[in-house]
Amino acid sequence: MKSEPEEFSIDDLRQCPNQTEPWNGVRNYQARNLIRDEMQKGDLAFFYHSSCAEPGIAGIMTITSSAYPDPTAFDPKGKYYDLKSRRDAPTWYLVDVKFKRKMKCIIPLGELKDHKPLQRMKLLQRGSRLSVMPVSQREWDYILKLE
DNA sequence: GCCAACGTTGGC
DNA sequence: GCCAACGTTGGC
Repeated sequence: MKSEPEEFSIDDLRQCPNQTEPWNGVRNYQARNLIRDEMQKGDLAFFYHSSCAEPGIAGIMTITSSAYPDPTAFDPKGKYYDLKSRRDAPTWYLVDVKFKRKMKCIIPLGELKDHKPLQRMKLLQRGSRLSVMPVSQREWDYILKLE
């Protein structure tokens, strides 16, 4: 799951109450589908820092809820407002995430690209811009060994 | 700041 | 349903 650290970083998540935060603001249908249909309470996710000096995997978090409607879509004054999402027919969903740990060091995007077993990761596909992407068990385990 | 790639919008 | 125009993302 991607976030721009200047907006919201792994350290910001660690400092949240109960180290938990709703992962709101996802406004892409593919990402929405992954959140709504694929994520389960108890799953783990990498926290990826994007659009920054050192893009890469910064830490690990736990999904602590199943998907529920993103309330920020209902707030006309908020930057994530979307009038087509209605309370009786929500368009956008989110999950709650909880800080688990930081990586010992950020695992840079450039390093991930160097490893053949990772070359099929969604993150590394050309033009891939999704803010939420699947990671296979095999990729997950391999990345943990890069620390 | 540049630009490639992708998503969304809207006229037809 | 097509597709051009425009907006956004994100690495570099």
